[in-house]
Amino acid sequence: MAPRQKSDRVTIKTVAEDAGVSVSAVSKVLRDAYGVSGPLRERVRASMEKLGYRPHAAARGMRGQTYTLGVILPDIHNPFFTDIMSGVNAALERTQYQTLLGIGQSSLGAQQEVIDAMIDRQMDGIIFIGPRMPPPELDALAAKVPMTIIANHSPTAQAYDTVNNDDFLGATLVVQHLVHAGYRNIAMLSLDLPPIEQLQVTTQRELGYRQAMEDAGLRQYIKVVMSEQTPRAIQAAARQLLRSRGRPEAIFCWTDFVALEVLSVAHELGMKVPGDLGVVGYDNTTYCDLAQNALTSIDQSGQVLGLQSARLLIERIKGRTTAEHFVVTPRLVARNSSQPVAR
Amino acid sequence: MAPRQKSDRVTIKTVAEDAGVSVSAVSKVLRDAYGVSGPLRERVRASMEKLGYRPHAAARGMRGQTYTLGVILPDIHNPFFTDIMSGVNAALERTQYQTLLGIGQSSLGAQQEVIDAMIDRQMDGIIFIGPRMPPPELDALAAKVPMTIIANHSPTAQAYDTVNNDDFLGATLVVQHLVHAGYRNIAMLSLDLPPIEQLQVTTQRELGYRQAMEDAGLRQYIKVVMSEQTPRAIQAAARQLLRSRGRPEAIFCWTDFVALEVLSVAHELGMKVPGDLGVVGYDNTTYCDLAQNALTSIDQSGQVLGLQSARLLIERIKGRTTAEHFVVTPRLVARNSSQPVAR
DNA sequence: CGTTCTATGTGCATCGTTCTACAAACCTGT
DNA sequence: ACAGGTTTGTAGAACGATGCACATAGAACG
Repeated sequence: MAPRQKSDRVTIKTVAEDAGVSVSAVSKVLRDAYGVSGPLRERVRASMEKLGYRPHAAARGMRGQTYTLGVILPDIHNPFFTDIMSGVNAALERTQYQTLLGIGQSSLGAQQEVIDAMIDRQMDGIIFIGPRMPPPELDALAAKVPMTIIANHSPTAQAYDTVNNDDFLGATLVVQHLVHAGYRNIAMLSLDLPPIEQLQVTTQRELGYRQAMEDAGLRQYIKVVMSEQTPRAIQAAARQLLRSRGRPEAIFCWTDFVALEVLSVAHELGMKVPGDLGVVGYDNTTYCDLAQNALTSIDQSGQVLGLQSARLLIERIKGRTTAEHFVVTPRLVARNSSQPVAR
Repeated sequence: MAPRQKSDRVTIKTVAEDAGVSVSAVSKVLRDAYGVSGPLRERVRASMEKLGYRPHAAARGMRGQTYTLGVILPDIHNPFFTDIMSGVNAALERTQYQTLLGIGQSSLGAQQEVIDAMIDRQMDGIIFIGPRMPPPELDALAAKVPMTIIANHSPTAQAYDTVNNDDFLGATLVVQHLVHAGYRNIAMLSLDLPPIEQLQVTTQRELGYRQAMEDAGLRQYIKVVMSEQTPRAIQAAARQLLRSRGRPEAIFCWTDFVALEVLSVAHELGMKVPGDLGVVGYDNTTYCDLAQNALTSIDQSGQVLGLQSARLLIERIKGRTTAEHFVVTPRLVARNSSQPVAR
């Protein structure tokens, strides 16, 4: 490697010499530790400012904290994660912490790699979004590093905190809204995954859907179609569903991304939305608002989820050992795609 | 912080003891350095495997490399970046390197923070996408850490490599395509930024647009409208443009994200696309393919851009000091939004 | 059988922090 | 004035790698 920045780096030692104090003293000031007088603190602060000192993260990682939080996303595709990130960053605004993202690329191997990479790099904590991992492994992971999980229901977990919206309720809202608008034959398009019962967000939404359908006396119309996450697979599933004999009047999609594909397929098949078909998504991402989509969706406030997860994580890093499980109440945002239809 | 992993960590020393060799020997094996015999290498490898050794990134950062590459994105919104990331990861597949993402959140302050954070964390190199930074600062940054830039034209820069598509050509293709389809009054919707002349991708696209319009004898129709990146601002600009007296027959948008908003506004105003208006985007993101958008766009192959940038960056880390500037030839993907219209 | 050379393996200083143990200085209250 | 306590500052040993400088053992040669 080309030689860079030899001895010109401003270290804690440089600052100490400049301020005329010991290295330990500077370290104390840096860490806001006990045992520094006001004047000394000021003198050190001034020197740091003057010299443009920046702490060396790797060196910190050797001993104490790195002040780095890892965020693991299942993929960057889903625009919902943008909201979460902005919440996380907002919570970290006036702290020393910085976030670094890792992308799980949906594949399980990549997910494990990202996790290992973050542990190797001594992240102080991890915010894990939509983990695809059985609870024992999550516990094992939480034993190694403080962790908060978003979008995974495990209300009894003690080793880590969780932040969720009430997916069961959200799905209920969708069904009630559609029923109220006059739809009866309502199908659900969900995610095809090796199911880790009850924990997955999609499972909760499915349960909510089923329950609400039953409560509305629509048991005979219950239909859940599973599909992989790829556009091609989603389109195929939607096409099959819309061409089938008992064609649904409305489709509830587990996430907006899927709903957009359904709109596309409906469009291709010459179906009007609404009119020939009602569509509802989940997450209320920015694309819902576009007039060509006008997609009714459930807002679970990614901002709040992100903010809370960062808050909980820092609490845990600071020493809390009991678990907290934060739940946001979702809310339906009605748009054109689920307008009432005369039948 | 709660006490975790005390002495149970497997370090290079543990491996050395297990294999019955010196610490230095293990280090040599790790680094593939000169001066290790085959048998010793095997013995050490076996021990590492057996003990599940993982190198401590922070410790490495103190002396040598961290094997971590930073990728800086201007925002996560733009789905185009997904493609870039998958290219980057593909290039790093069988190497020791890992990527970590930082998000610039569009704001300049955040951008600087992310850069600092990455330097503090001793990233071996940085892939900087769409930097908002004048050349002298880029040079200064490149002096501190090996760097490759995507989406910023500075073909004479020596301190860093660049990877781009030919934005000038791409814009030309758009205009030629629209002209061929019968459009004459073609406006461009571009990004409002403190311009760093010529370097910005948008500037290049503007220049290409202007040149192509002139070449087509449409000088009198040249019109570039600038707007900020927020949905609200884009919508306002589009609305104003579409309501103006010399209303354009077609709009060329500097990126798909903007084009989707334009489609939305046209939709709201009751205009048909195509028919009343032609729209073309840039980047050929997944959303273009949805039937409700059917957006004609320029494909600049984010995959290739990502792959090349990772390749170049590693070359630079390994010692190359001359600059390379890689340019991809863009290609137009025609969809419904720019269909010929009888006039 | 020395001498020189090469290949292989080791010892240890080093990187920039943190933090424990300790020294020094300063208060108190008798 | 002195024991005891508190506050403020310092010395120096870690942390887990890297990589230079060196030791040692054979090999090759005259």
